[in-house]
Amino acid sequence: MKLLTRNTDYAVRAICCMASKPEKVFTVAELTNGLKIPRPFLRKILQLLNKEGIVRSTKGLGGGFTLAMKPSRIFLSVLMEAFQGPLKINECIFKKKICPDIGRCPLRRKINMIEDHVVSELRSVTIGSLIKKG
Amino acid sequence: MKLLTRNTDYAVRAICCMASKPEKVFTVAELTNGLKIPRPFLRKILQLLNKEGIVRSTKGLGGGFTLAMKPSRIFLSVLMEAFQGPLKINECIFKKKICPDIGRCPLRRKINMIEDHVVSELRSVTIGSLIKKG
DNA sequence: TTATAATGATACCATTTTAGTATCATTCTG
DNA sequence: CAGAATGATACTAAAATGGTATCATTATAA
Repeated sequence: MKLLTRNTDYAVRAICCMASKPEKVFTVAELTNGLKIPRPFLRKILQLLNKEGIVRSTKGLGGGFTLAMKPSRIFLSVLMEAFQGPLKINECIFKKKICPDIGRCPLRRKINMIEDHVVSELRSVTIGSLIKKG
Repeated sequence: MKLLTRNTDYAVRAICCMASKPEKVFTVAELTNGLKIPRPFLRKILQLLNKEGIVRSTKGLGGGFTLAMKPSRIFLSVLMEAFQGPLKINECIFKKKICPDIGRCPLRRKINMIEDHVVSELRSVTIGSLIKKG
C-alpha cells in the first residue's frame, strides 16, 4: 500500500530543489548530485514534468530545467496523477459483475469515503506548502 | 495505489458469504461457486484465515470451513494486515539518508497524517458492519 | 561550421509484487 | 480402506515498478 511511488517522490524532491533558486537553470547532473537519484531516471522524470508544463527545458550548452510555475501552484495531487495515474485507491475489480450480492458494496462505499478524504487532503498540498519551513 | 489487494478482497467476500449461515460448514467448492474465485487460490486464502483463527477448518469428508468469530469481531484492518502486511501507506524510502534537507520531511509529515486517518477508519470497519444491510 | 553539451524520444531490461497453479501429504468419515 | 476434504509448500505467470541505453535534436561557443 504505497501512496507515493518513487517517481513521484523523486519529482517532489527535484522540484523542491529547483524551487530554492527559482531562476536558475539546473542541469540533470546538478540535480542528481544533491539528490542521489540515478541520472537517466531523473532525466525521464524531468522530461515528463516538462511535458506537463511544470518545468521548462532548454536544450544545448547551458541548457537544463527551470521551474515553470510558482511552488505554491504546484500541487502534489497533480504530480501524483502525472506519475501514478488517476487518484483512485479502490478500483472495483469485478466491474459490476459480482458486486450486487454479498456485503461487498458497503465495503466499496466505506473505501470510497476513505478515498475522498485522502484525495482532498492531497489536493491541499503544494510544493510551496512543503518548502515553507518544516 | 491500491488499498485492498485481491487476497483481501476475496477473503472479505468469502467471510461475508460464510457469515450468512454462521453454523454451516462450507467446502471450498461451495464458496467458489458463489464467488467466482479460482478454487486453489481461495483454498490458500482460507488456509491463512484458519491460521489466523478467523475461520476454523475440519478435514475429511463433510469437512470444510466455518467462521470462528462473530462477524462483528472481524476487523477489516486485521484481514488487511494478514494479507498485505502492516498498515503503512508511506515507507520512508531512504531511511534517514536524505531526509534532513530539502522539503521532504514536511511531506512525510503530511502523508503520515493522511495515513493515520486512513488507518483509524479502517480499524473501525468490521465484517459485521459490512453485512448489516447496505 | 563544427565540436560539444545539453535535452527529446523511445525502446529495452531488471526487479519486485501480486496472482494463481500444482502436487503431495494428512486427516476424517463411511 | 476408499474417497473427500484440508495442510503445506513449491512453483509459475503476469503486471507494475524501477532503472538503462541509445540515438536524435538543438543550442552554444570557439
